Amino acid sequence: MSSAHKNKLNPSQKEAVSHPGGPLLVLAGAGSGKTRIITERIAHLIDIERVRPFNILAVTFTNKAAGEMRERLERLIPGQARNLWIGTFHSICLRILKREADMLEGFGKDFVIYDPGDQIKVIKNCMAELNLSEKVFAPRSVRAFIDGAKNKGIDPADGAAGLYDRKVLEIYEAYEAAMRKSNALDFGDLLNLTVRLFSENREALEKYQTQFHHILVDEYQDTNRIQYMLVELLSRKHKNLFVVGDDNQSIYGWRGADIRNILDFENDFPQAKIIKLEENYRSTKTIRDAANRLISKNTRRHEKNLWTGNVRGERLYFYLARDEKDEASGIAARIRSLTGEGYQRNQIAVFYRTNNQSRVIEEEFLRQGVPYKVVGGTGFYERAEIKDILAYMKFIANRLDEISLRRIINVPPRGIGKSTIDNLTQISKSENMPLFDAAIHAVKKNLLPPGPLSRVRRFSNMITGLSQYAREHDIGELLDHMLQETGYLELLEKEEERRENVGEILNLAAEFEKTGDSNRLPDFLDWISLVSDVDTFDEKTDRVAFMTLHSAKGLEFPVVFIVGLEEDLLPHINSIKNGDVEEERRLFYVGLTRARKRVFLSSASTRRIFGSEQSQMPSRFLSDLPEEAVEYESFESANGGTQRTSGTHPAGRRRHRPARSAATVGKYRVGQKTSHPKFGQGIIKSVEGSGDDARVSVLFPGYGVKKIMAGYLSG
DNA sequence: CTGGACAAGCTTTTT
DNA sequence: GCTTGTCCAG
Repeated sequence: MSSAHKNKLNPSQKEAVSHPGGPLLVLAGAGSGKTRIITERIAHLIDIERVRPFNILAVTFTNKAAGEMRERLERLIPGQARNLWIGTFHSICLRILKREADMLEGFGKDFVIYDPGDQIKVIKNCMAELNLSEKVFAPRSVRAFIDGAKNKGIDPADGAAGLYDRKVLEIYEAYEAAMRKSNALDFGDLLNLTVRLFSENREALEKYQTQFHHILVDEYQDTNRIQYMLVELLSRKHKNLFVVGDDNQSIYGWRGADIRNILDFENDFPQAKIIKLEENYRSTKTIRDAANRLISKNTRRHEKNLWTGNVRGERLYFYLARDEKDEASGIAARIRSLTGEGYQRNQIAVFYRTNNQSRVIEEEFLRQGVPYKVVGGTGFYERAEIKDILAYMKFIANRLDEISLRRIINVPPRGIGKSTIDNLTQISKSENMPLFDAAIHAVKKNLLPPGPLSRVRRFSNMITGLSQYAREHDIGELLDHMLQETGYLELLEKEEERRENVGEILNLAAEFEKTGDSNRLPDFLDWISLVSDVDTFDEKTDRVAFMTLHSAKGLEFPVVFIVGLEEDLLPHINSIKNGDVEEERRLFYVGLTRARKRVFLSSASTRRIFGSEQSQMPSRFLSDLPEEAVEYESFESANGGTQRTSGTHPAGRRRHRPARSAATVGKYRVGQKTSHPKFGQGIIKSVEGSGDDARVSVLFPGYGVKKIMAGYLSG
């Protein structure tokens, strides 16, 4: 069985899959079958080496990848995949922490997980307490500081120097104390507390070291310091660490991903072996060439030479749009013609740098009636009603959760306003008890005016009742009951859209129950805190997928659109300022290499940013692509230099008149590529005059439009 | 205590 | 341009 499908592997892949043991780094180029290698490796370990599934730990980057891996394994080695430990670093740490909760100092086993929004609220509360202005210490940057420290696994006091730092440190300490009081962990805590547990508790470490005979890590290029520490600790005993990654696809530097993890693997793990996978099975030659050329402009990287036996395929297409609306309608029109050619919509994806770019494109798709689905972003889990409902559930599960309590205590409005809450906060402080206990205490001892008192009593009785109910019923029943009891359903009466979102959460509950592992509230909460939108993304429904370039990692599509190829957007202005342009280039590389057959690029000449129109320069990355691999067109050339009226787009119009016949003057054709000794390669936007006296307007990526005498141009 | 009106600040990227 | 937070009248 196993040997039968191993035949389909190439020699390097085979070597990796049947690696005898010890540390192994598989340097796998884009589309070289990375995830497949891990799956086959696990199947090999179980089937041939007779390793028990329970003794294997596999770490993936998303829960979706984990689920898919489990499914594939279920097919390769039926009945054995269940006991494998597969998941993201976060979900695996959570699982360990829940099991070992007794050993956790300062937290109870029913702890909840706070998302970044909750974190910000905690920080704001702490700062108010410390009398620190949000002007001087932006809560967002404080959060970034806290996260950064946790990702690096360092004591935040280590880096502190000036007064500012000392104040931020004070906030940090207050934050940590508040989190303990609320019995809540943030994402960083999941990793840090696990590592701390292992460093401080020999027995616990021993237990997991013994259990995990084999540890496999996917997307190793995006692991950070704390994740490295975890893997290093756990693999010390058996030393069977199998990691797969591609330094060219490292795009999470801002989250503490440390490229040294992959570059220094051989030093960190003695006797480590390295295997390179350089055959790309995914893309056409043209796409692979373009991606190779692009990434070769980066300096810090392992040398790899990605090749493919696939066909050459069509050229990449670049469209210079007038503005972001023109860009959006160009995409929609193009997709309509692609579906006309026989492509399914779910074979197509649109990638962008920042989430807000999706809005304009969505509007245009709605107008043109092209079905789409936005994956990730400020999506489902950010919506107020979803947060409200989750806050109810979290609070029912953990009555120390102050952030959730504050969120729900007056939603829907039940007459418990600011002054009552202030009163309760006061009592909680003076009596040194959690906020909810203070509420119960206040009711018992008549510490509030009669009106508020009876309203607080009703609220606390309701919560007590719901907690009781939660213990005796499953998630679906609890949700129904809760919506009824809290009056939330009534609140939604008039609002169609919000009701639909609430309906969605019922679906999620059903999906969770389908996993069959549990129907308990705490398990549901754990699950939902760690599933992201990408995880529930279903590629089978016939809709175009919209997502950020970051979310696109690990996916592939026959047709890929990458939009907003502009200076300050891709590369993003902040990265340019920080000198991180190479990571931005890798991001573009990740986008390109998702594509199997076709790539469509675009940028807008002007774009609305913060409400005002800004002139945009085409991205410098455009000139990193091989000239012959790209077909260029601009909104001007597409319309013969005349004013465009709505509805005339290169894509929509193409079948009547191909782009080749765009306005031509002498040897210079609008839309054609040319180059200049100082500005490099550019695209011709318009031409005046003819012969060597012609004055040509050329758009140079990174420089903008320049008027040049024809004699200075070449190509 | 509630809800509406207005101002301010905002956009990288995510487990 | 949009969303979030703040202020004030009812």
